[in-house]
Amino acid sequence: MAGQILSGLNSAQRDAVTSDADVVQVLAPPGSGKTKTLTARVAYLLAHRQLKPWNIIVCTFTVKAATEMKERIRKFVGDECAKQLKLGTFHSIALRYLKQYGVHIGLAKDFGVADTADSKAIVKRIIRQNDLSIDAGQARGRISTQKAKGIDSEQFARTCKSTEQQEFSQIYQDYQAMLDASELLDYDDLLLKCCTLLRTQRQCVANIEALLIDEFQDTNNIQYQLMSLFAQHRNVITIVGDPDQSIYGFRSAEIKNLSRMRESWPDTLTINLEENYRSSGAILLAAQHIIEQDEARPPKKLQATHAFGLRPILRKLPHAQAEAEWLVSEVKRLQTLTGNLLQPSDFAVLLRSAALSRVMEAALGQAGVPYRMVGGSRFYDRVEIKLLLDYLRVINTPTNSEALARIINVPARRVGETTVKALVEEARQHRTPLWIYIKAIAQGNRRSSTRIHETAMLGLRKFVGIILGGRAKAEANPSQPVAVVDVLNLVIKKLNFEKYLTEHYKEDHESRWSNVEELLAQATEASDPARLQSLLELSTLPAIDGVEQAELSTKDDALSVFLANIALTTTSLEKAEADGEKVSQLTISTIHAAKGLEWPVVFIPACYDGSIPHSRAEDNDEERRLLYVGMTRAQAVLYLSSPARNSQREEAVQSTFLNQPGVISFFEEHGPSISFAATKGLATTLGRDCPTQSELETCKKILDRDEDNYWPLNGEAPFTELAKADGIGFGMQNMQPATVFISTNTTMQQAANFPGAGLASAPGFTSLKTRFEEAREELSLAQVDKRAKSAKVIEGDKSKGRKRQIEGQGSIATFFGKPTLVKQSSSVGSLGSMDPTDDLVSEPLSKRLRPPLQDVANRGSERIRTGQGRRNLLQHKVRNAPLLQRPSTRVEDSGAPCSAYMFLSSSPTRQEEDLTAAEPSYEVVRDDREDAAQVRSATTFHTTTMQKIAPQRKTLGMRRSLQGWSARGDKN
DNA sequence: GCGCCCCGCTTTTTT
DNA sequence: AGCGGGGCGC
Repeated sequence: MAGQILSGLNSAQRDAVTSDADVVQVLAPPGSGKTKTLTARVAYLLAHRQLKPWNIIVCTFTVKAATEMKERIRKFVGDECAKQLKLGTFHSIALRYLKQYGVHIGLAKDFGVADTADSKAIVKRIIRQNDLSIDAGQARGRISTQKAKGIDSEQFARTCKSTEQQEFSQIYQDYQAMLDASELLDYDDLLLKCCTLLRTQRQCVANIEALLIDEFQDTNNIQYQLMSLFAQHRNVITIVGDPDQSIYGFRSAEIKNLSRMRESWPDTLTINLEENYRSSGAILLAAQHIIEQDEARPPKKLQATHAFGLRPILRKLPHAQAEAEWLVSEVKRLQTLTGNLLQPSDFAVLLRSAALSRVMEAALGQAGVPYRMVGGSRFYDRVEIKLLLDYLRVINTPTNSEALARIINVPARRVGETTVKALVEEARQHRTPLWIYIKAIAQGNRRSSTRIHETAMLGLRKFVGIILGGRAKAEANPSQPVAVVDVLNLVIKKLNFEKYLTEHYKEDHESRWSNVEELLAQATEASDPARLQSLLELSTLPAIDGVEQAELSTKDDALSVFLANIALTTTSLEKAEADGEKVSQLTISTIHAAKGLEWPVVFIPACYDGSIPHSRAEDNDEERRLLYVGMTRAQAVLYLSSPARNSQREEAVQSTFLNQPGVISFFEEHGPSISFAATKGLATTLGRDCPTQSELETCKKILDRDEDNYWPLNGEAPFTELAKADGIGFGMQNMQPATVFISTNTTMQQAANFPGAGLASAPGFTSLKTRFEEAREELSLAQVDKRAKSAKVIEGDKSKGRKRQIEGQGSIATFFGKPTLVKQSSSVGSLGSMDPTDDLVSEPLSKRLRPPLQDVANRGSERIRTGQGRRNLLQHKVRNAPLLQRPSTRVEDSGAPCSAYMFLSSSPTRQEEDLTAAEPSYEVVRDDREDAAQVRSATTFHTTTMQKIAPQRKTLGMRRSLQGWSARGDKN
């Protein structure tokens, strides 16, 4: 057994795992086998100290970490045993104790959990009511900070002096009063109340034999207290952590808890892990260099175990859009040139803030690279889901006035803002929960002091009826567990919810409805008694003499438990993968959410001042650590990049962390050349089989650019890009590139079936932006030629060489000479008419052309955050998309030489089967003169795309070669 | 007075 | 993608 547990551990890890010390600190830098050590320690404690799993608590910080930890422990000790451990986030473990024993400290039995939105709403209302000028978000943050320190509203009120503090104190007190009245605990309360519980009812944790904590550097004061309390009987504690990876200071994490712990338990054994098993030497060296800029930090050893490998890349790009395009091209280049040594799932894009993902998603969606977005908004935050959950919450706890106020007029019942406001205010004055008050009014037992319209009264009655109906359902059969689904179904029926969605969200009601279906599925699952049991793991919390457990049966608390857990659950990652498609997907994530994870190739875009370090960050050292955390996620290839202008077109300066003298020597200026040797190196670092040299040669032929040499290294725009900045003012800077298909009537060469074709977008697809750039280029050439001064002139110029060239290239010249982009009626985004020959300057294109970002971005991709209904959702979306409509405007034939017209449609084209294909959302319609403007069905189009496109690809190559770029298209 | 719709503005990180 | 404000219609 010991052999099994210890196999594959180095000596430091072994020491940590087998130590006889009761209190062990393992300081584990990135990639040093932190989780491995912790899981092995759990297994060791079980096997060698004969501890019982239900007497062990394992705490993590994020849901994801908990999931992963559980998975790894399961592999070690088996399913049965792993299940019995008390393993979860601090918050979820606290919730379990509170649900079980909370009544002993005066908590309501079915208290709810206030999520961020609830807290925010409460604070906002208090501020409005008291006519204060404090920012709601800030006030909420301050409340949270105080709570994290363990200071409650009364304590704070006693100590505060200045009027400003008193003002805040008032908000804090009102806020707390509001939570109490609504029987809600916010996130911080979960921890605070649990501390109170364990302090007053010590027996609750009398059984706890060992406590293990992951990512200890992220604990805040209250979590530290909680740790002490969990372990108060035996004081057996193992923690792992790394001060360099402390990135939750904003949540009041205190690095000094590490030293505090050594003071509290003087016998603490500290073990340093120093070998990194994750990253190549070059990456590690660069990361070390960055983190060492922090001079206050104690020097630390970190030994690479891998070869030096490829140096990381620090790339400059002209703007955010270009950065995204470049990133995508590098993904494709690496994937193709390494002969599929790398899958999309081997790539990660790590961002300082989730909002930065938009540009990335657009570019990836564009290129048909499947991706998933981790973090960002959660499934349960979607409006339609929140709405239903609010109904459930009110049915479960009608005193929850917050939720009540939100749903009272949704769907609209003619109970308007003014009426609601009045009711809320009156209820407040009467010191009555809103629910009691409106129920009395609706039932005619009370008169409102303000007049309520007849219609409003009707609506109110209807609403009260629904809630009462729901409650009746929930209590229908006292001997049976509440079927959460039944209640949910009732609400959906009473609200006529499907119809409501259809009417209210014309565009995407399908997807919203499928989210509802997803929620129903989850409710069904939660209604299963066995499942419910495991949700709380009731069986593992011991009945203890002297502490009477709350009569927590599965009977009447199913709903309450379901709701409380939802508040603590981000969308379940494991589930998404379990039911999942085996489509390999690139990961987009915030750096925070990426902690603890690793990928062969990591991109960290937007490395500019204001993003990282973030403009609103208070602690630059923490921002630096954040960059360090991001960098150390990479195993073999690491790209950092910064645009000269951010997505708002503001000037952006490369991050100070990267601007320091000396930093540059750790980086390359552009993506690596992928030689056979380089590929072999990657394969070794990743422990994978390397493709043969001849395979790689074949792959190389596929790309028309096998080096990262399109964008100039100095961060300026390439010639084609510069053209647009010369005063013509295309205004495309903000434009998301749209894929445009150019069809010609030439036949094709091979294209589609090279390895990796699935990932690489169909060759020849080029961005609309590029199209325009090339159009611009054409224009400037024409000007130099003195052949033409404007589009019109070119159009009229049918002379010789020029003409031939035009014919050879077909669409561009045609496009330019006789641009015929015709507006389609749109179901997704608005798409303005776009005719480059008419007034180019009058209105920025970004205004006129807005591609259906969402749709393009989602194609072939899923976002984890959309929950498990995604697949259906996509299918719905595509299947029910309106068919491409005929252009409302006929193409006018000016008589210019042309071989193709382009049509843009912002509607997703209908396609029945192939969801993964990167099919166009824009379509070109060929014009064979006889049959102009014939709209081809998308399905047909799709199958012919490849053939139609290939020659165009060659054309592109030629065009580029004009400027001296290598162009594979020319060589064949 | 009330409700609905459109537009423009802003967006750190997590439980 | 949400929120507040303004405009408009009932």
